[in-house]
Amino acid sequence: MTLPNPQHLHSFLNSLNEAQHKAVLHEPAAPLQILAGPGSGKTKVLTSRIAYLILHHSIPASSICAVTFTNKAATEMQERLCKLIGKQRTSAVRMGTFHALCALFLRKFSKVVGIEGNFTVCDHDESKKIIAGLLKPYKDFLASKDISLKDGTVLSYISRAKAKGTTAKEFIAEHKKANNDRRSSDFDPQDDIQRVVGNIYQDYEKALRRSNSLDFDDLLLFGVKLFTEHPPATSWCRHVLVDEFQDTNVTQYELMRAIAAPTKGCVTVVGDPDQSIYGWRSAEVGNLAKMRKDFTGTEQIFLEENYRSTGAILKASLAIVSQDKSRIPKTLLTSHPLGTIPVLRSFPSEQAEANFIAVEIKRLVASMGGVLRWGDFAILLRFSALSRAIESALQKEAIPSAVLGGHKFFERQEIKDILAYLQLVDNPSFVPALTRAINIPSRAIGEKSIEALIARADKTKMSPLDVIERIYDSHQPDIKPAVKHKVGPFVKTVRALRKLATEGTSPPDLIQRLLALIQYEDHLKKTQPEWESRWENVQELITFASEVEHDVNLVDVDTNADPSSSDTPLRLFLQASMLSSEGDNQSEEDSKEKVTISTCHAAKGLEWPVVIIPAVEQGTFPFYRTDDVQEERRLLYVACTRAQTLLYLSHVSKRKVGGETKTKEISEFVASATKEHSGIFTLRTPQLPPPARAVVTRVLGRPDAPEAEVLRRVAEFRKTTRYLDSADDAVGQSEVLYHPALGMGGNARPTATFVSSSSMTMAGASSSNAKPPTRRTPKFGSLVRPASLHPGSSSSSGAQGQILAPSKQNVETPVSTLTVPAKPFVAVQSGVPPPGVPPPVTGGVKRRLGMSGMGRGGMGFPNKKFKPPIL
DNA sequence: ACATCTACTCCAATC
DNA sequence: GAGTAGATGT
Repeated sequence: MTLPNPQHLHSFLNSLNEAQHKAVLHEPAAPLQILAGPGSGKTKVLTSRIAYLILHHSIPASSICAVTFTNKAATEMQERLCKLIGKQRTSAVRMGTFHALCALFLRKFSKVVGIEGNFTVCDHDESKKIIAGLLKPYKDFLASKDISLKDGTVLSYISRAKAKGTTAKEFIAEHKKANNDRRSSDFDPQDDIQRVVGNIYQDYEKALRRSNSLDFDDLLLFGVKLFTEHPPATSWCRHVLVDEFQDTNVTQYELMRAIAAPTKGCVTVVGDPDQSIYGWRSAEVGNLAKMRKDFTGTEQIFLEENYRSTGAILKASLAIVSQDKSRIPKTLLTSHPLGTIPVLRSFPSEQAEANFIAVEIKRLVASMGGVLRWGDFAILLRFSALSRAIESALQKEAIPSAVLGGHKFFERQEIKDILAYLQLVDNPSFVPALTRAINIPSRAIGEKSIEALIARADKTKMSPLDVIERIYDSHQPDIKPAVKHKVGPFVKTVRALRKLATEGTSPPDLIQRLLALIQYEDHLKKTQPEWESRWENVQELITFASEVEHDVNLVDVDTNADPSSSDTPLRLFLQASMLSSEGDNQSEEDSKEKVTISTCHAAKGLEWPVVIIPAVEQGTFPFYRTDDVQEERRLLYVACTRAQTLLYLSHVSKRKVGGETKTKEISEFVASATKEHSGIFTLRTPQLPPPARAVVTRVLGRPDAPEAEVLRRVAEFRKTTRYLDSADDAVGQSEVLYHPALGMGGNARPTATFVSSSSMTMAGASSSNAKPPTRRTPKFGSLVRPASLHPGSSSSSGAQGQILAPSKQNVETPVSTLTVPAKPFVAVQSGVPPPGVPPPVTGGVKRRLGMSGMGRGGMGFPNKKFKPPIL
């Protein structure tokens, strides 16, 4: 291993741009906000700054605290830091999510805040179940007032209160006050709801404490309490760094302040207000301003140089986000070429849209000669339900795809079944685990019996598990629907596991024993149609358990705390399970072979060479029920800025929403952006002749494909994909073109539609070798983003947009060209040969992409005449 | 207590 | 067009 040395330090400092350099070298004691636009290298700056603090300022790694929101971000930071300062020092840095950090210290100092060290982390499902129980007594009352209040709704009210640091008492008091301030004569269903929620909040807290359990919000709240009230818990700290600061909620901000207290202002945060898309999850962008007030002398450094995307993509993205007039003006520079103008298209139906996407992906792969693979494409959606039409279109075209996100590994029932037993072994008070495990496998112990058990436990101040064990041992009378004999195998199982755990049996072995004891495989076979994959998941849990064990030995850090702290391997495994949101591990190789379908939210922080955003329509984007339109706009901005070289937006005129077909209009975000900055989008699908291909390969840092390969693939594509003119289009679909003059794309002109021969021949037949999309989470490696140059240019004069409809016997993609900046263009369908070569590519100059540079004329627009495209 | 049917809802999702 | 809470039946 190469040890970091001064030489090394200089070489990584040299690779930084000016702003990055300034941020890394910024005086440690002066509070710093790094406002980092998309693709501006914020992780690089963060890790470099940590390295610099350690290597140059000689701050011990173990007194640096780096906090992230996700495990993924934490892992990435760890990996990158490792390359700078080596494994040893990296592992000494206190790095992790807010929750993991709190959990770590709460285990050590549990008594200080009045909890037990073996507390269990309660996840949303379990919280919901607790709340469902507490909600029952109110059912009649709510029904009488005709109010429907679901457990999830109550939980989100409570969670929102906790995210702000509002206790149950305060919540109730606030509501009373608000109520008094109002004329009492109004009846407001909100009153009743607030009152019920207040009461449940109080009971919910009690239930958690009785279960010796903390929910996710509690981890932070108890963390704040610990760090503010108990100096030894923070005395180690000399610098705090927070990633994605715009996503912090009030409690997380307080947490940061508490941990940073002994540092006297040695705080570095990184964030981007433009990428704040989690307001609905209690994130407070206002924390940026708050920090500047609380930490006097906070300085701001802007990272505005983008290393990810082409100029044209950034221009369109900025045009969208800058429509928010209340936004802090910021810009983005790129050293990349202008590249291909983002495409904006309209379609008559979601099927037509989906069809276009599928065929266009195929066409791009072909015309890039294989430089782009399936894994280079992402389809980003406002919400996952929109994926239906797209998934089936991709399937028809035999394009493999994977949905990013989906159900999470640790939320699967087979995983929770196993964890419940182990949680019970570690923490006998944890009621949610008891109520689940007691009937796995089914032991015919019903709701009534469990209720009676819990009631008895409350009365006798014992844990429900104690009560069950005592009944089983005949130390206590049985309850009515005789439970004693039914509970036998359960008690025996728990006792056996408990014994094994105290003897130091490792978590993987514990799970193996448990599976045998309850014959879990048989249970799955009996109850689950998909028992095989569920059983695989159980095996994966065992693997995970063995990895945690491994990690722990490496990562264990000294915290100046009681060394006899009770972190057993089992406890560490359980905690890792609860605090990890990791999806299924899909191999990186695998994800390269699949088109990614994801929500825009889940795409944050990721990047793809080609990004396609369908359903950019009013009601969908912005979503009709949003309470912050600007946040929706930023979400679209985030989605657009994921694209490295090609970007597509599309909308339809009619879409089925919940069984009903609704007329749709183009999103106001795009309509207003195109009105103000014409030329940021084109109807013309990119033709990718050698110069355009060169831009793509340069931005991606990949070698270009040989021309022969391109020709071969294009010919292949033509063979398999047929293009039909709408005149003889049996399917009756036709494209609708976006019309900037109308603003809303309703200009339906019969033009062309894609129908691939494969989809025609395969419709109904099962000859497709496309597998149904997997609902599994692929892992994404970070992509390279080398710099290259040359902005394209051109302005357009009032020419007409044209559409190319290729000759019928030939395979062709329709090409439409939009060349009118401010004036309406006319989209014509014809048999005219395709115009269209991308804008000239010039090189070498760094280009400012602020909106200031984009006058009426609209730059970067293809000028009237084009050479025939490659395809 | 469990199986089956019906009616209703339907945004995003970190830890 | 699916997932599920709730009601009903066995």
